[in-house]
Amino acid sequence: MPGQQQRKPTSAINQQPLADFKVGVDNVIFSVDITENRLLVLLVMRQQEPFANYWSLPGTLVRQGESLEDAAYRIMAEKIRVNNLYLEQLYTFGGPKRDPREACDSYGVRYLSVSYFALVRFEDAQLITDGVTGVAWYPVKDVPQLAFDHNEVLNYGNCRLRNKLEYSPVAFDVLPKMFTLNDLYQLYTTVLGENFSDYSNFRARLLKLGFLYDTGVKVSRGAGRPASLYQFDADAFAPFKDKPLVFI
Amino acid sequence: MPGQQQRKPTSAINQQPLADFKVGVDNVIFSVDITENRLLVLLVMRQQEPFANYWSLPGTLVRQGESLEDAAYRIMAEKIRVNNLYLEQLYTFGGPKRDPREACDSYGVRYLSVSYFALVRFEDAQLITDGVTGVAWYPVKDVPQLAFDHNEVLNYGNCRLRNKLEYSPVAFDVLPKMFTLNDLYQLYTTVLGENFSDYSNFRARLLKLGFLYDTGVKVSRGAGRPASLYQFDADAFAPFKDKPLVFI
DNA sequence: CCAAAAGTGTTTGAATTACACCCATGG
DNA sequence: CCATGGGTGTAATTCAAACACTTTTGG
Repeated sequence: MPGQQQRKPTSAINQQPLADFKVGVDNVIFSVDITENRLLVLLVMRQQEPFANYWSLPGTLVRQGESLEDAAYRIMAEKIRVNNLYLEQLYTFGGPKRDPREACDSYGVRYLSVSYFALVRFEDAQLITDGVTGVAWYPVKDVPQLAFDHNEVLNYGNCRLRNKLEYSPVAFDVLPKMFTLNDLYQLYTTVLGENFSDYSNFRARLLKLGFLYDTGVKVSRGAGRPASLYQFDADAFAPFKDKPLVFI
Repeated sequence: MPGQQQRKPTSAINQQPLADFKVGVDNVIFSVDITENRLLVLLVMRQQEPFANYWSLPGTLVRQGESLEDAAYRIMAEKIRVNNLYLEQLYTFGGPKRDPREACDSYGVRYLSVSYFALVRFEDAQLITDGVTGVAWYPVKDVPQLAFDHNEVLNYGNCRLRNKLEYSPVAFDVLPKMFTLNDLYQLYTTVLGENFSDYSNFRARLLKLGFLYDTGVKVSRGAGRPASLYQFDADAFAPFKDKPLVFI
């Protein structure tokens, strides 16, 4: 931060004037469609240059008096209506040349992007679409080429999701309030890959921890024995908070 | 990033003009003094307002044509001369009001800080002090009140260090090239607290992994049996790369 | 010889792995 | 009744915690 050097310049760059920035916030918003077992990311179609008609992560430029996180929430509010929401800062991308507007714009304004990582429940998330702006859930497996460096940002978000699944209970922020243990397992396999753990071991481990409450409600999906619907009990999880708990 | 909304404004903030930012980079630079078993952080004494005569994290404002990481390296180069260096982005602090200059400065320029996390070897790090600017290693245990929100940033860096020690081989970036297993153990205890593991178990676990090479050189520190000096073998560690390896 | 620090080993219990097996339902 | 998915149990193995013990130095 602003510990500006005003001593004898030690190198050429110290003579350079300070860069002026516009700061953007981009959200990597994940969800999961339980019925299709697909990891989804929210994309919007850009209406104007640069990258008009490209899909991109929903983002905005930060306005006066607005904090970064406020901006992140504002985008959410403009694109989807949600009850439950998990949000945390992801990474800041700030190299020169990452936004083509820097070139045209000869005043030398730089564009910097602070990305946020969000998780919402698919069932609860209602997309706000005005018929003009395209907003859509895209399966992460087949996102197209995105605007700016957004493929890179998305990729980074995916890594974060993978890591968080392993040691924190974020799964319950994407799953419906009530879910079967298979739903949970499928989520882990789709994100972490097929061979992270055996189902019965996964099941046994999670149940032993005691923060999954069996509602007793049964649900049948096609053939086979009906499954119990479980709920995550945040209070029962509390003791595990910031302990090196391992879900995998 | 800049997916600026130009549709019908949905709320008042959308009418607000965009904020203009100066972007600062602040480094949390850790090291360890093996002889004293102390975790150190590099601080500089501020020469000018705001917060003149306060200690602060070494930082600078980003200049034209300079990437964030370049700026982080530039600060390093101005304050210390190092061979080995580990550097990664930490977090971006960007609320309004976090820098007092925003108030005086009525043009509404915001100051945003992208913090970086760095590890250097104490023995290799030569402080560049011109006799005017104060630069010093401070034991993390007793850092004073710092400028801006730097105590918070430092704290965040400390958490990152703690986490990274548990699953990645960053310890070998702060330790001298050759170290005793006790040096390594002491580093873990000073950062993670006394009771993270028993010494003999820690030792056995690490040696079994096979990426610590016994140089055969013995070193005697006062009374007691002399210890072997070990070296980290990055090649032998390669297979463990991005595996959920646990050092604790 | 004794204290102090380095280094080795052993015992015990828990956790992980890889399975085989039983249960309930739709067709 | 049988295929399908849900759910339980168990033996083998690995791993971790606690602690006792041996080795090598300085004084």
